Amino acid sequence: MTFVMLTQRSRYALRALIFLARAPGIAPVPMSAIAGDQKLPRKFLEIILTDLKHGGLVTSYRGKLGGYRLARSAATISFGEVIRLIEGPLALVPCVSQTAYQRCPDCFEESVCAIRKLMLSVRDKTAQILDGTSLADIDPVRVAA
Amino acid sequence: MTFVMLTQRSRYALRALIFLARAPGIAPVPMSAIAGDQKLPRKFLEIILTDLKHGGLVTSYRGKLGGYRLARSAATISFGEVIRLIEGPLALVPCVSQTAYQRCPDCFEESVCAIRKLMLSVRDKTAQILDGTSLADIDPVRVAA
DNA sequence: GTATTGCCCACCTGAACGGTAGGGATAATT
DNA sequence: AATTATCCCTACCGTTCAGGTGGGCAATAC
Repeated sequence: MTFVMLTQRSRYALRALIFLARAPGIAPVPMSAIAGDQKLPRKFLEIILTDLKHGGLVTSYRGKLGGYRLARSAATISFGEVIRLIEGPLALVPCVSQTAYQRCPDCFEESVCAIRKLMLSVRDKTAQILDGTSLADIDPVRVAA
Repeated sequence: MTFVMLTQRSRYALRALIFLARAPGIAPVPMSAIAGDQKLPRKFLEIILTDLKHGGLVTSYRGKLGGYRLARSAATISFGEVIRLIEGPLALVPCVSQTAYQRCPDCFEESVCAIRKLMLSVRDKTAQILDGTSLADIDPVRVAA
């Protein structure tokens, strides 16, 4: 009985990003500060932040006084973008993914596939919600995951 | 880069069930017929059908002329029920699952968690679509996955 | 030069997914 | 009673991935 769920990675990524979005001032926030406040495993967070950096969501600064900052304004970073970056496509089946379309290997005729039709509507609704909400849209209260 | 996607199990399960829903007459359909028509690996399908049986979606008949039939009318079997049975909860985070709620271990205060709020709306939309569509609701054409 | 930071590479454990193999129990047919 | 076609049960297996951990090198501020 597996769960169709977000990985810890994604949750940690979101929490880290939300924390960065809330950070006052312009100084980079050291990784250890993020890990400490959000109670994330430091070394694991390191991997995640690297992904976020490669994905263009955060910028890093090395050396003393180094750390991480959002690469763009919080309003331009949607939950959808984060999840897609860490997790992969939002689609439940490859044939309805916008970003990573792939035909099902044993599909007879995609245009009439009932499963596809349904999953397409699920994907659309999901994307609508996740892409329509940014890091700036959330309430200014303590956040967890 | 993993995909947030349905497993083959679920897709096979849906295809098998749709096939059973379309089967004419009342005679049980042998597993080999399902596997043959839908091109599913027979032994793997066996496992899946067992799950569906334990979940009360199909009934099995042993011996010669044995096979499988839907346990209830197609209209009462929703996609949501099938996916939940095979895959697990529809929720993207455990704390928004209706059927398998679980508090996030490191959550500060669930009621104000921004991630939770968002995932809750995703879950609701998804459930609305998947629970609102039954095996009887699909078009009478050749189906794949 | 020293302290603090990020960066990179290697490794580990447990669990899953997607199967496969082989035999035993049941029931209809002859 | 034998045959045949079906489901049922247990075991196994290879690959991948999630979720980490550990150690050391590189850069920067002071």
